[in-house]
Amino acid sequence: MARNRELNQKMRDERREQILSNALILFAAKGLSATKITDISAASGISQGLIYHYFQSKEEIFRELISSAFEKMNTACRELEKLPLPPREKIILAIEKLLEGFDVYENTSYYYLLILQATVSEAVPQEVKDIIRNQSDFPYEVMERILIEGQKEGSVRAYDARDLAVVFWTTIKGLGLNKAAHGERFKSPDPRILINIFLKE
Amino acid sequence: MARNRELNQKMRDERREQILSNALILFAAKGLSATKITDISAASGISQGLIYHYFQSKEEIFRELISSAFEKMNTACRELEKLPLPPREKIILAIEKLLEGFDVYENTSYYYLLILQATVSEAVPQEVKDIIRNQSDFPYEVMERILIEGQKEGSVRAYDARDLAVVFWTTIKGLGLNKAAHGERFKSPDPRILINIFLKE
DNA sequence: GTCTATATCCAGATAGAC
DNA sequence: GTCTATCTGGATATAGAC
Repeated sequence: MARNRELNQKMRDERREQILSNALILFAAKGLSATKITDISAASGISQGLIYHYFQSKEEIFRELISSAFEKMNTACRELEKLPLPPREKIILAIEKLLEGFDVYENTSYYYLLILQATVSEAVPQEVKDIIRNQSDFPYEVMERILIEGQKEGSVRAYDARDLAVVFWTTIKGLGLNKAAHGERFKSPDPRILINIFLKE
Repeated sequence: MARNRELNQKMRDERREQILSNALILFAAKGLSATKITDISAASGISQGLIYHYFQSKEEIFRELISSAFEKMNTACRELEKLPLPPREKIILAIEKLLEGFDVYENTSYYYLLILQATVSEAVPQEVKDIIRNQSDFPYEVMERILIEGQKEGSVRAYDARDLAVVFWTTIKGLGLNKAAHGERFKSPDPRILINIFLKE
């Protein structure tokens, strides 16, 4: 009996994941309001009504995706900061991994697009805005700290660290968007171009 | 009689402009599909039905805004390229003017957001997609040509010029988005950070 | 030119059969 | 768990009065 309940729960979770992953691509491409429940159900190969056995509303699906996007990003930042490496190496590693991510994991660029849509759009539920407000500064803070450390170390250029952190993330986000928008045609730029923005030669 | 017709036409055009400028802000913030005709009419202080005396549909408003956004951007690029300046100076000028634009003209960042929404979204009419496909490469091409000239001149770093052009525009677009998303809190970074990406010291 | 009222459509969510 | 049928609300666009 308990076995059965566990198995059911597992199947339920898997189905939820499947719906979420289809919804991610749709939300990223069309935004929250232009994505219909029928789009999501069709992409998942199930009837429209069945969606509501797994989620309470379209907004709930959106909210879960946004939460997990920030969770992934902020976890990665936390781990980067804790690595036992000098700031200079952290910056190089971050840029290389982020650029690599665009090519290797297809979902990555969709997440960038999703977060962007949600950050920018006024047409998202309040709870989602709250998640964004609470979580979106963290990557900037981490990068600013690393850059300041790097300036003490002497490896990072002597511009305002906050400015450098802003340039760091806007460039990464911009590239993620480019990839999402142009798909096949997109080619990551030479990482040395980006590394050179922050590090002295 | 002709006087009257001219005057009427002028008033009509002015009203259209006023509707367009309100719609720009709404579309940029919420996207095409989440922006309701009533949002636009309310922002313009007129009844919902009256919108249809000036435009055939919500999509037509969107299309006009996209057209004029690309027109402005591509005209600016064409003029930049024609300036009687060495490549090095063109790059510095472009970065300074683009960053300045964020602070001086409020509308600029909304246009970036609008173009981004339209480029990325599958939920836009076919005609809009066609405009985007035909117009969106031009700024990249211009910048690539300027960068190549600069490499011949010896002032521009020796990375792949296409990569540099991509980094140029993704960084600018990213900053435009930041400004649009964070409004008040946004502060343009030191232009020298960006100039240094492209030019040798 | 401008408004109010309304026809029409479409999407989110629910109910109930299997 | 899954589907089909349906309720309900809201948004586009039109019609018609002023």
